[in-house]
Amino acid sequence: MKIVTWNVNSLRARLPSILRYLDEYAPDVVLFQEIKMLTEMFPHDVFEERGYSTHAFGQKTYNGVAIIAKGNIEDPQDNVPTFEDVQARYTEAYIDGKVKVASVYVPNGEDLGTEKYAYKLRFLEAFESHLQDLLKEDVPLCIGGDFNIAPGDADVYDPKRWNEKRILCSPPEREAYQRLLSLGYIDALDVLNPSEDNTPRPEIFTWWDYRTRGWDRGHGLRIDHLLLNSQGHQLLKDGGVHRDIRGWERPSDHGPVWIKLDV
DNA sequence: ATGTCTCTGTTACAGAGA
Repeated sequence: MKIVTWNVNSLRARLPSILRYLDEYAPDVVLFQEIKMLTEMFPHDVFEERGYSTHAFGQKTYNGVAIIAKGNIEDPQDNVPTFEDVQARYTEAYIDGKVKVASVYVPNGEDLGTEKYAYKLRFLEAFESHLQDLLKEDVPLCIGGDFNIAPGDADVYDPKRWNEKRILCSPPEREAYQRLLSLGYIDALDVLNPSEDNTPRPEIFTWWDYRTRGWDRGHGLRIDHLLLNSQGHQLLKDGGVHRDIRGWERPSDHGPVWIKLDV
């Protein structure tokens, strides 16, 4: 089973790329973020025509997450429980009763010290509590999404520039990320590509800023992740980032991150 | 490195968010 997480930065704008991606890479499950559309606007039919079942949790203009799967999407649940949020940032579901997947779009946080930064940290706190609850289930878990956190120096093209004073890299964000892992999850791409002495790993960067022409300059960060519980870890066979999609026409600023599970 | 892309509200751009 190939599982992909992909922040598409508007599913409507990206639909031609998404359909091409499905045709060329044939993923079994795709976890989308930033669909940027109302739930009722999700184009279920174009995915169903290609053999996918669907679940969307959207809102107007911003955010929004969705799941498509070759198997049956069962018992979908939207929102992080106990976290009051008007923004559509989380959904989870079982796939054929065999695995549970989640699609999360962690708040960006704008800049340190802002209200959006405080909201990001509150979101992560509630998310951590939920990930702990999920571990009670005896099922392989795959939590994928745009975490808007570069976990360490190996995950940025220039650690001197992307330092503790910058959003995506600040100690409170990185500590929150490590707490998620400490619950009992692995960062699949990190495990598959261990960093030698913290040197940057451009082959698994996932995001290149439009504004600084980051793709053209090779200025990327790794902020999209796939977390696995121990049952999921035992099934992990392979994984990577489909970076070439970032070079397609009208690309998202994020590339798809994929893993293969022996399911 | 205040730059680029996408959205909305309104119908050629400004403002928000990333």
